[in-house]
Amino acid sequence: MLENVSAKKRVDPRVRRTRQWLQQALLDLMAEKSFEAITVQGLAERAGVNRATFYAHFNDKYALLEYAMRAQFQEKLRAELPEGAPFRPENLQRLIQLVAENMAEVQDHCPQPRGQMDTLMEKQVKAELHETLRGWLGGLPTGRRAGKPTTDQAATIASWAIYGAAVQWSQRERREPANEFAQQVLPFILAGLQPVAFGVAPETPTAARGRKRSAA
Amino acid sequence: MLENVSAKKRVDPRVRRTRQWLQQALLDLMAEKSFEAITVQGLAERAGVNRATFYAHFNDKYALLEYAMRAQFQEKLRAELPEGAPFRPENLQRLIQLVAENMAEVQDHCPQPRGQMDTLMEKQVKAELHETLRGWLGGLPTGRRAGKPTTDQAATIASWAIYGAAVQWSQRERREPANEFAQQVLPFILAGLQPVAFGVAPETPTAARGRKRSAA
DNA sequence: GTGAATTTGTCGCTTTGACGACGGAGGCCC
DNA sequence: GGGCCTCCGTCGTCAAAGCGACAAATTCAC
Repeated sequence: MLENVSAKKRVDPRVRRTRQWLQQALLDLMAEKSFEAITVQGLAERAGVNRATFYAHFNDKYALLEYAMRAQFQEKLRAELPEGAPFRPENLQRLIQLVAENMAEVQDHCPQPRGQMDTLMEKQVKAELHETLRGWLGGLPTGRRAGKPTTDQAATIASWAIYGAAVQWSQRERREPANEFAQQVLPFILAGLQPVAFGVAPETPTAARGRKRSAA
Repeated sequence: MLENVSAKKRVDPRVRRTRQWLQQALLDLMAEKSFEAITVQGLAERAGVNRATFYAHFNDKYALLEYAMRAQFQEKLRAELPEGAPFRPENLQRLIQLVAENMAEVQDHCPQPRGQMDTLMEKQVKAELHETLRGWLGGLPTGRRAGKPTTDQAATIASWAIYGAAVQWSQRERREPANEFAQQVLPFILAGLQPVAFGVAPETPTAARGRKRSAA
């Protein structure tokens, strides 16, 4: 039905609109009631779309939620890291901050008990994270770069690490600003990526303390 | 192609949307450039609609302008005089005020030289005015009411009178508020409608001064 | 002027959305 | 239990929108 949100090759304008409307309708309704209380025909009505049209795009409301979660994060991503932004520490930091902000936004937009939602969001955001990281790691300019399985592995690890940190941050009762959070987390992620990014094993913080900035 | 804006019997949602988008695109572009400088494909692009779709709805940009002008006025009308508002002096006054406000709004929304526009707007607003007045005059509750040709005539006369007054008002360098304007004009229009509304010839102001409130 | 570029209407053809209807699954009341 | 209601998922049909292409008309630049 829906292959991939990020596969954006010449989509029929009508399709874009319909999905946009359904997505917006979902977000609107989620601010009013819990996800369980939302019905497909409620969604269709709110979106101004025929109910049958809904089923032409999504299997059920869960599929729409998946789509919406990913699309929302993707949009923020494109806005902050336009197109082929290079792999730099500051960009990675922005990415981390984005994950945190997105999570916070979702959480206070949907005050109702979010049952399935968190799981679904996690899946989609991590998928998008993975894709971005894989793009960065796979396209490194240095000749000495790791093979595909390794970059996939590294991307997966980093995705989980980032997301996990964001979850922990978002659940703190007193959280610092998202940018500070990202700044704190960045070194850990960067260190974790060392092997694939530079072809060497990651150093322990203790060992690294001797030499400074050995690699740019 | 387009039968009537006010004939709103079960329109396909897609049609409503497409026309809405084209109308909005026209208004947007008119705030930026003169009507002559606007192209059909510019309209289609701005509306996010295929150019061929434009021609499925309107013969040319002039037809769209007609439609937009009437729809805009119609919308204000429905908002201010919902559905079957009865024929009362205060409602007629609101109608007059509406014509004036609409004219002012159009004039400062489109700063560019408006060539064809004014003529077109006049045609459409007068048509809508006529329809409203005809509805009022034709449905008068008194048994003693004039036949159809007379009510049409009266509606036409009143439409022109109201519109003319609004034009003159809108071209003043220092215009009073629209509600004051409407208040001033109301008596004239009301007097002009006397024959059809009450089945008697209109009185001269002098003759009327003797008796007060002869008819409710 | 000429020639390139743009806009205009108009065509078939394909894809998508609207609509109404259907049977079935679940909840609720009596 | 049986009725009533809402929502679900799916279907077939038809209308609307997208798209590419076309010749003709126009604007624009040189």
